[in-house]
Amino acid sequence: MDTSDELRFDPAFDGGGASKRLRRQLSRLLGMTSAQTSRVAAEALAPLGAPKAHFVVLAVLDEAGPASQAVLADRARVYRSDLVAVLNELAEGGWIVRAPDPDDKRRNTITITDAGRERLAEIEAVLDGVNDFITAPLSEAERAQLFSLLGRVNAHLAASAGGASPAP
Amino acid sequence: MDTSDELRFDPAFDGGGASKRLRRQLSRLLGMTSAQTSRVAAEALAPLGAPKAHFVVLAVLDEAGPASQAVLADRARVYRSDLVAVLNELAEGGWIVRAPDPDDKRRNTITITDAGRERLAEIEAVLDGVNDFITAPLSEAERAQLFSLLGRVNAHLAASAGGASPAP
DNA sequence: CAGATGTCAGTCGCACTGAAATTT
DNA sequence: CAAATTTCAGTGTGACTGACATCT
Repeated sequence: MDTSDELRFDPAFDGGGASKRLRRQLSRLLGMTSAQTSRVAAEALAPLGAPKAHFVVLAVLDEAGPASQAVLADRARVYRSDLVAVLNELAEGGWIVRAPDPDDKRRNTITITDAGRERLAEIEAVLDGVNDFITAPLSEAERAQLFSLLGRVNAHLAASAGGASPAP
Repeated sequence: MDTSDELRFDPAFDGGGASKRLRRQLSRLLGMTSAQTSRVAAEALAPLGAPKAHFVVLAVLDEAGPASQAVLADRARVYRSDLVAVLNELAEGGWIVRAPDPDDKRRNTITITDAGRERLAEIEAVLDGVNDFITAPLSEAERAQLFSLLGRVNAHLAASAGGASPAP
């Protein structure tokens, strides 16, 4: 089968009882805020020459340790096919090492280097600033609230979706 | 000048005092949730043959009334150049009418039709379902919370940005 | 052999730029 | 003439698909 059951929205799904007006607005809010935040983030990262994928991959490598490209693609939610180019760039910068797995010759084992960890810190510093910028109108308690709510929504979506990076 | 002062993130910006850990996570959460929600929405709208822009433009027409393309582009945050194609499609479906403005022959006046309002209702019904799906793990109070927080963030971002659809 | 893995080539939608032509 | 409006013709990036060679 193809990947058709990934993140598929079930039209028969009936959620709680929020007013139609609220739900309608929420839809647009999510969309608009989505677009703006990712644009701001991409823009802030641009001077570093670091696309979003660099950050996600480095972060996942730092947190979950070395992995094969397939596992990495799942964790970082990047397509396997696209991960190739990302890893090429990261390797060129000396931020990761791509070594053939001795146990299974199909696999490459990807490891983050010390330089990679420095690079990650550099990127994270920028993103911290982005977040401060984005959440400027919120108190710290409210940021925590937003964080918690988004976290639950995201976990739910991630669970409903198949793993990312299906690429047969 | 070009549009370089739009949505520009100021690196010198120093926000409140959220812990670095929280801010770092928030950045990824926003990104991931962004990606997933817009994907789910686009996917749910696909069967209708309605790209996101159709919804935004129809909604803005319904809420704020008839307008020129330039005004419409600003309100809907779509580029003027891209709006042309969107309006062609909407006109083809009979959902809007594009009539030359008698007072200023440079302008077209765009008006939503009754069929357009029906189309909008159709799209909104789908998006209501999407929102229920997305916010499934949240109580109604929490949805309202999320709505409020996102609204404030979005208003702040919109204010920091210049108007959309700059297209010189 | 089926199945997993890494890779390449290419499609598609979307945000965005630049430059016309027309009218004010 | 400068400025505003609509339009067309592009670019660039990111999400995504499909097929292929290699290996288990």
